[in-house]
Amino acid sequence: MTQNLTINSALTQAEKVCTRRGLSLTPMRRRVLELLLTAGAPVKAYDLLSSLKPGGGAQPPTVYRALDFLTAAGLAHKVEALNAYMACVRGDECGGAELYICEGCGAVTERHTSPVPTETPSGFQVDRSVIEHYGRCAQCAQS
Amino acid sequence: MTQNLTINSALTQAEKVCTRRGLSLTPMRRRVLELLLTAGAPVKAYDLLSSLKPGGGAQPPTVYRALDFLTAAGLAHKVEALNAYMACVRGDECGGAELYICEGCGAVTERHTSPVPTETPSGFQVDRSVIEHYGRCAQCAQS
DNA sequence: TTTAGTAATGTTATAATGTTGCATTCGCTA
DNA sequence: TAGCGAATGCAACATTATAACATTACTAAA
Ligand SMILES: [Zn+2]
Ligand SMILES: [Zn+2]
Ligand SMILES: [Zn+2]
Ligand SMILES: [Zn+2]
Repeated sequence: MTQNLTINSALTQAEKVCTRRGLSLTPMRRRVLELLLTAGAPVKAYDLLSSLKPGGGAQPPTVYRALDFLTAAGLAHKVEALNAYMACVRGDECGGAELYICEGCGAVTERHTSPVPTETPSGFQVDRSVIEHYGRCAQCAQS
Repeated sequence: MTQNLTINSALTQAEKVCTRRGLSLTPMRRRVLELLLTAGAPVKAYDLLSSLKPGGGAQPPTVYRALDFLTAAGLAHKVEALNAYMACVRGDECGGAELYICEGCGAVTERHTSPVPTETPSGFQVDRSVIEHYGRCAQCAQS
């Protein structure tokens, strides 16, 4: 229940973010975001697809388009080394994330980074950064 | 010629590294590494495959196995967000790389990072990190 | 020298991930 | 109401990666 509450509030927040920016969180996009929020962990595109099937057989482009929208809007992130997607813990103004991914239990901790990496090679201008740390969380490290 | 010299010396260095560690840089692995060094930029697995075809039709597992070996040995890196592979600029003891990838010209600058990221979330133990910065190099930024 | 064991590669097929191109729908506006 | 643009449906396809099993090559006992 607590979980549902946070998911609902995250969805409400996402609506607001989109409205403010002139984007539209359509039913399909909202549904995909809800699936990501419910999972609370990275999900593969084709797993999302399976979850969408029951209520109308969705095709790959459907889910990939929703994911493109969500990631572009900063509402979700792609975990590059896993080919998976997760809801952004922050509903708004996510300027770049640093992910700590536990290979024991699959839990992901997201930290928000300053968009400016310190000391770039001479003159390189960074648009976006992929920062993913793989290892073991405190609990899994004990085993 | 200068380029060939550096490639040859990199291959020689790679041999040494493998020998010292009890690994064997077989002809196939060496050939794939040579292709990566020659390209001097990230290369896709199936492009490597095409390059290998002429002298005997190689199949996907062949090149993926070689890439697995090279990346495990620290002689190459996978660029996760591009699904591509590149030779490590360092022939030895590469404890983790930070990549600056220009989306204008495709050039990649590799910086070697200290294996320990500062201030991890409580108790998280990092095994390996994926750090890729996308943007424009000094030259391409001017356009 | 045979025999067994291991690492590497070959071979075939298939799985997993992602995209293109075009048709359709829907809400808005001239 | 006719036209426009954004979003989705849909079919086919392209790309990336792996599974499973056979074969080879080299080594190390027996
Ligand atoms: Zn975020
Ligand atoms: Zn864990
Ligand atoms: Zn390196
Ligand atoms: Zn450039």
